[in-house]
Amino acid sequence: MSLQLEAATGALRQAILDGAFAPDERLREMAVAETLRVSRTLARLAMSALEKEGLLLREPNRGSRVKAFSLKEIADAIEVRGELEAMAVRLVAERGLQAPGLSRLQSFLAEAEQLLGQGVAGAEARQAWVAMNQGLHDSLIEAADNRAIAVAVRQISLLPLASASAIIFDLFDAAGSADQLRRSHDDHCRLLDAVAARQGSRAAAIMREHAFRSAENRRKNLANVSNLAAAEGLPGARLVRLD
Amino acid sequence: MSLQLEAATGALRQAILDGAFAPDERLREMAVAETLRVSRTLARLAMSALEKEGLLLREPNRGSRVKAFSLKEIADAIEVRGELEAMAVRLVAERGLQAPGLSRLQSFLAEAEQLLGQGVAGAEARQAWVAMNQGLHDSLIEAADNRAIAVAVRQISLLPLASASAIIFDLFDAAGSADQLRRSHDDHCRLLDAVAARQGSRAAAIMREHAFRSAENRRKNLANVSNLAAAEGLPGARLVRLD
DNA sequence: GAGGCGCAGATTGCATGCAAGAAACTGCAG
DNA sequence: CTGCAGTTTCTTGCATGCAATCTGCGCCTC
Repeated sequence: MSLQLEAATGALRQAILDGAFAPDERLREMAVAETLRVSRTLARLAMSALEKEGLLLREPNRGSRVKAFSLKEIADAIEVRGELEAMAVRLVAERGLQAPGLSRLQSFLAEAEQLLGQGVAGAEARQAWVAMNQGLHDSLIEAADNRAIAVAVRQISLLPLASASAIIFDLFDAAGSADQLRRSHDDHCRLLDAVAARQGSRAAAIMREHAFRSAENRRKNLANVSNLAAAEGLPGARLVRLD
Repeated sequence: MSLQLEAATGALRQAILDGAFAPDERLREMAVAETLRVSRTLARLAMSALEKEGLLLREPNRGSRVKAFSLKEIADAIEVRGELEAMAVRLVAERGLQAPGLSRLQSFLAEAEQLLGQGVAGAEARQAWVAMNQGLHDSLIEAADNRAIAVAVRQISLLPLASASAIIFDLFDAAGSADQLRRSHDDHCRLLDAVAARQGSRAAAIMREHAFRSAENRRKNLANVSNLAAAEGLPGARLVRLD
């Protein structure tokens, strides 16, 4: 993808996630081109890219529509990501990880503890937590050294609210979020413990449950949040169909 | 995708899998357009599609190259597909399957037994076996009713020699193939037995091992076959790098 | 003789134009 | 007033053309 195309695709993706187009809304090339201030060709190519990412549905000779996601689809996607990550940590644990790799992973735990100590209050701390979480998950995938897993996880993470960084969503429920974060951190600790001890099956089980809880939280928080706080600009929320 | 584009993409994919272009070979739009007898635009779009499928690598301003696949990548992809299928059968088993769905699956077993009885000799019987195998695997995925799994499996199955129908590859080793087929059939039987008994964990374990053996066979047969019989037109073999 | 520079050919990236197909409108008949 | 057919308008799908970029080669310099 060339630079211009990449920019256009990114802008369109952002616009869709931000809810600039309603779910099921038909998207005309011209309208997109004018919104993005690009030519019809670039708009067309960007739409084609987002179609392959799963954000748009294309009907031959009739252009594209914005895909609406059900709660089930989102929860399913998170569980599948969890299963893939479980496989990844199993592979890492079974193969064994040298000290440098392990300490790199553990540095994420240290940062998490620091953030927890400060209470994870405020938007900045939340962002830091999200980055920490994403970094840890990415590093585990990378350590697994399995391209098929990496590709599949990246694909799933393109869906709204299905990526590891979508925990931002769950951090707005201030009441439960402290508990959720501690619980999540505990999972991460035991995960790395299992990896270090080369307990592949245990590591996989922890990861699977980690994802399962994440899917549950996402589902629950979405059902609560999406009508009231979606307007606040939580990315992707407007694509969710609550039925 | 429009009709013409789909045709062009299919033709190019076939050409690549058939080895019309060598791995790492640079692919010029003009050359592709002339080969496919289409305009440069369609060639370009088809290349872009295959890039997203993973058959081509694109470098900005420098066009595309045919991707070369290592034995590890192929074996990894099969194992990941197996893990996803394991999750699928676990879900099916845990949720339980009504009689009609179950008997639909079992009809594949009946066909397999018929084919085994005839010895699975000849190209036609092999094709029938491949179709049976693919049908069974597809039906299990479908029964899981999980879009994320279906999408991920479809994506992986686009890679050469990673799909369920790539067992065609293993059927050319006449000596071992009878045993392999019986063993595979036995897996399928126990798989459906576990599903019927709602033994999710058992079903998943069987599927995982089924895939693991499949990955091993593929790896072994490829290492043997690809230099001698690749020329015979086994699709995708020419994309494999043996080092 | 080796290495850097610049120019010409080749190749990609993007814009515009045109034709085929779908949607919408109008007019008419029932 | 409603349903339907013909026509018009709009939208997409594809081809072609042009500009920007890259590649390879020859030349010059050191």
